[in-house]
Amino acid sequence: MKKTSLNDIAKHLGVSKTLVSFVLNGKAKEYRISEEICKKVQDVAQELNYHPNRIAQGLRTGKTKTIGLIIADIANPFFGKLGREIEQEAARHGYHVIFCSSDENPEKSEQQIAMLQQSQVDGYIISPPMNSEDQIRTLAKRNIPFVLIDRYFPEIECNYIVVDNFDAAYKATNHLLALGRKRIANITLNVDLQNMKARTEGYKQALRDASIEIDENLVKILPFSHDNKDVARSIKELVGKKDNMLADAILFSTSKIGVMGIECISDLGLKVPDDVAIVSFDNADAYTICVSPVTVVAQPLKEIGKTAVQIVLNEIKNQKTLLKIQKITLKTNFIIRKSCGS
Amino acid sequence: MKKTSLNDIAKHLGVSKTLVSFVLNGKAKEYRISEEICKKVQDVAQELNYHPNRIAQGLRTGKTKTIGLIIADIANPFFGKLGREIEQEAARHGYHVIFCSSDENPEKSEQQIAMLQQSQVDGYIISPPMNSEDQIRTLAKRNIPFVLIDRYFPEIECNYIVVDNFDAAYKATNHLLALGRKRIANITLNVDLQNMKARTEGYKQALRDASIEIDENLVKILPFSHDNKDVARSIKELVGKKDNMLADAILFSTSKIGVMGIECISDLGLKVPDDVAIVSFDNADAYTICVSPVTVVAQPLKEIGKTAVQIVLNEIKNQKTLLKIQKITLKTNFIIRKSCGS
DNA sequence: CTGAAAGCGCTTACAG
DNA sequence: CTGAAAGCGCTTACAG
Repeated sequence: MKKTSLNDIAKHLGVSKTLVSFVLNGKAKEYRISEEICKKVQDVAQELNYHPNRIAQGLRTGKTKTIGLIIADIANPFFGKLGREIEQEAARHGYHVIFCSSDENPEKSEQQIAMLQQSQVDGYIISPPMNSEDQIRTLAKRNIPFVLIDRYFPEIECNYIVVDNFDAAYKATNHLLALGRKRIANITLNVDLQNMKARTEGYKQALRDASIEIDENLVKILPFSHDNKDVARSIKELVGKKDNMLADAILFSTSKIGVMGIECISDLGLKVPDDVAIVSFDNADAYTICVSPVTVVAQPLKEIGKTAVQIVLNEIKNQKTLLKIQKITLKTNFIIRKSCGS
Repeated sequence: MKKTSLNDIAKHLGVSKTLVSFVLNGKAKEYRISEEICKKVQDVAQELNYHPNRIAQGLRTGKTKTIGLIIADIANPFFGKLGREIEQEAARHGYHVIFCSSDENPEKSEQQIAMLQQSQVDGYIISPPMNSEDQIRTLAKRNIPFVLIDRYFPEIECNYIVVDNFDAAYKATNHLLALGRKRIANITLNVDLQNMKARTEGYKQALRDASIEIDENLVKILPFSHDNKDVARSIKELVGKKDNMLADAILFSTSKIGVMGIECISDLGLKVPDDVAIVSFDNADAYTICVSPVTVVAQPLKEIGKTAVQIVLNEIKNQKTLLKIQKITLKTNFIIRKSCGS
């Protein structure tokens, strides 16, 4: 059962496919095509179960109505939720999205961008891994529609939509200070990514503003591809000695670290928040049901996803005109639960 | 900066694009093209930064090298992880995947299938919502390559790859029985989906085999789009009366219910496993860090994803020949943690 | 108001 | 061994 084409309809009616194309694309009025013939075309289209071939349209018009999404890992709930918002907003505009997980690996993301280009995607939404500056610069130089999410490169002039990580970490740390915590630790990742660095900077600034000396022993930097053992070691160093704990609070820079960290803390027989208070970035599901529900910095995922799509689509539709570069920084949402005591 | 086409290379060298196409597609040997000219073509391709236009290839060959994935919700970690495996295996074979979240809504999935068809995807991996039998039948009738995952329709002859839900629930319930639980409840969803029904059936069979009468008051069926309140009501009915609890154990049929359920149990001031033992389907992250880490039925996501891709790709490559229908049922992995006591 | 024609970038019989 | 040509299914100037 072959799919029906424009030509099939045209032949069926003895008219040209130009005509058929016009009416099916809603240009009947514009070309003042008689209502009668209009109706006929539509009826036959329905009867023959006609569906336009997007690939052919894509080849002809140069627009495939699909956007490429490159994130670290779709299995990570943070990106999963973000992906969902992006998919939804894209669908609202008739766009498809192709997902690619880069694992924060620049070689992978480079290859993925190349593949997506071959597939002629109209634009990109990218959460760029570290050391991918060149790839991003190339996109910008070629005037390809794209927007960065979650992180950006300050030195590259391009669209991005991120969150005020500095401010969020600053407030989170202050929250801990206000509740009387003195030795606040931060566990973060060894990645040269602006968002992670801003979190640690905000944390440090809050301490400085409270006239607390920064103790680098309290800042644990894990390798990017960390596992339970890495987290366990840091936790042990920070709160392992029951009678002489280095830290009385921990700010986790990601929920992946946080979830593992809480498991380790509980393995040590420690209580949250009594022994150690906790704040984490990202509102993971796990945080609502763990022993002591965790106070978190939640990101406005819906807004990030929706805005990201709108920015690329706008770029796509106005590719010839030079649009104003969009640099958007959203506020986070601080959700207080029980992990910091009161 | 326009992209370079086959024609550009051909002109550049004063040869035909047929030739260029042959060498770039590795058919040089087959057509005994001189090594010298071969080399030249490759050099120029590189120099001009040539990348084949997949859309054009797709139009010509009828194959787009992309597969459509329809699941309930990519933000749900279960599907996120599955999606990741699928993406990975597809990429290994040079295929892209377009994700669509159906929200278990058959109208949505129908529309998504239609959209994907317009985009000429080569095949589908689908986790079909209830009442989508007709859509699946239509695909089968049209001989379109696809495979069902997570659930299937027993009355439809087609490829699927699922898990032995009956067996898993049977064993989980037996585990609870062996630990001395007498009044085991099951909280599931009001969906006419084979996987959910099999879970409750396995649970009931285990009780029957232990000569325990089935008490329908212990089987709670939530509306599909359940929220915290629905779960809370069920939990309250089951274990709300401290001195006269209906249930002493709960089998959660999904981790989404389970995560909410554990939160409710803890809100009631109850202890797991002392007051109530718990087993849940799906190994959610949250389950490792909650008060009492949860014993779960884990699904072999890697194998499901990988096999699903292999089945569709095989169908795609042999679309004219009638392949044997693949009906695959995988075993689950029972992970014992602390939520059932010992 | 309507149609013939070109062309998007490729692949692939066909001919020599 | 190599090239001219057709055609995948569409859109869109152009002509009348």
